[in-house]
Amino acid sequence: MPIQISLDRPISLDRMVERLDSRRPLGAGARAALRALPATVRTLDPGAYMVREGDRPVYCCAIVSGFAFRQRITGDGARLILSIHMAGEFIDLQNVYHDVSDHSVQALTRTEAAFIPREAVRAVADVFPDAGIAMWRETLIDSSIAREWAVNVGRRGALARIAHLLCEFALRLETAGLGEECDYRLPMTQEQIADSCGLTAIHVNRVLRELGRRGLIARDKRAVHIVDWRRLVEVGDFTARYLHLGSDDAKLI
Amino acid sequence: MPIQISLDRPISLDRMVERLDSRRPLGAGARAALRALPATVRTLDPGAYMVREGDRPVYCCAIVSGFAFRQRITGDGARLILSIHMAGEFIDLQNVYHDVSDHSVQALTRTEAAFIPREAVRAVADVFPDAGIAMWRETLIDSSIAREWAVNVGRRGALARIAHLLCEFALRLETAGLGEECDYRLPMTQEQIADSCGLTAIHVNRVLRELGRRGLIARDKRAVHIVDWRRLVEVGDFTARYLHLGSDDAKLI
DNA sequence: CGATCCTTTGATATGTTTCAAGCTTAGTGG
DNA sequence: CCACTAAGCTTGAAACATATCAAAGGATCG
Repeated sequence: MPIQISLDRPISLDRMVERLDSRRPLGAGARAALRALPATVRTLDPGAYMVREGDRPVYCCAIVSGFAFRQRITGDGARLILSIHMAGEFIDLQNVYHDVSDHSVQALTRTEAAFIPREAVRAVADVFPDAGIAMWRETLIDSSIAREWAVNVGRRGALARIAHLLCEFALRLETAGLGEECDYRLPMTQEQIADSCGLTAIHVNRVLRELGRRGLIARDKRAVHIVDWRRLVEVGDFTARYLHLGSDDAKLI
Repeated sequence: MPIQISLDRPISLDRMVERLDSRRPLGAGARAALRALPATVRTLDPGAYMVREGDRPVYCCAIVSGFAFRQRITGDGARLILSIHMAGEFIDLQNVYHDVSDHSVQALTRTEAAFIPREAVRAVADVFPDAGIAMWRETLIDSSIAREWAVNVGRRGALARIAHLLCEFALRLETAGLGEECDYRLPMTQEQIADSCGLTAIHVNRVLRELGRRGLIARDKRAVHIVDWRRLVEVGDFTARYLHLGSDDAKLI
């Protein structure tokens, strides 16, 4: 019944389906149903909203290319960025079941996003338990990352917070096959890094410089080169466990 | 096939089943299967572990009475408490699908906990999609709370953080039918409050006093009386949306 | 009724923010 | 292709919130 619609160009959800399959092996029915989900692809400029806090969500989003971030704004206007998302990730599965979205998601870079009616996603989850469970696992990992970020922001110093962010981004990029672990472009302004770490942009600037001075990283504009991965991991108190990458959980301690 | 086992005394999972049903209406099959889950009830002293970070989880836990908390420890020994849980809540559903637990859960007070083999929970989720989805929703709300705590710790001042904690606890207690919104016992030491808010115990002490001085709360030992709910909500920048209590989401703005 | 854990208080230290301003880069229109 | 503009980055000095150190007073529980 669902027909694939595409505004800009035909799009395949293969990458997302593979990702779900890695969380929980999918049966043929589930795979087919997921592939057949009706997706509207839109190209978004940086800052464009995919979901807005307070919305009654109608669509569920997946990133085809580019980067996105979640955020919440406090009563007095401060922002916290809650996570970064990259190509191949569903960023919105929680809104399949929430009636009102409790945070916003915005494009970080120019981003192609697939908008899928949430009722269609719900239908797949209802009919194919394995698909539902794969999506569940995906949201569980999101949740684990959120907790790690809370720890980062709540109990680590500024240097560690930023080192941790750099490590997480490096590893996720590499795992997703989207870049080199030790040489990548961090698509964030220093202000966005600040809002991810509960700091100010000014302090982020000083800390980045300090990380450079200590020989842990080298930067050129937004390009990050990790010079000393071991020490960066140490300074950032980074462990990969919370990412639940599967494999051995112990790739790097 | 599952038989109910009980170490201390027979226990019913009714409260948990009702909670899941409120997330997603359960069919007769799902209800029966959930009720029939094999549960071992154990009474835990404060501080006793239900799950330990790094464990390969075998059981999934639900709280029958008392309180529990999640926590993570950083590399240099600092602790962040990630959430508080109360009677009727499953605290461990994420471990049904994670192979290694990424954080610990401990009893906060003397607590009766039901230990259910995770394979049994998994089986119910596999066979009864509505049960699986109800559990999924439960973990989604957990995740939403984790994000709110990250915001609390990352972008609010000490006064707001603690006020926010007091509001959340009040509202959840009341909603769960476990206490009065404006008059309850907060089962935490000041050090535990500190670790929930990313502060030191000493500063928590001063802030609690300040909240009293401003006429927002009154305390007697660990009993909390909320004198001015409106202003406490305002100071704590508290909105209930992230709790996804259903109803209207707007009970208090 | 002693011991331990928790709370309270004061003084000082520190990491991070705030304010202020100059500089660089990328984008835009003439 | 240049001039202009806006956004982002960098730097310094001062202010502030919270942490740390130190120690005493209460509560709770064998």
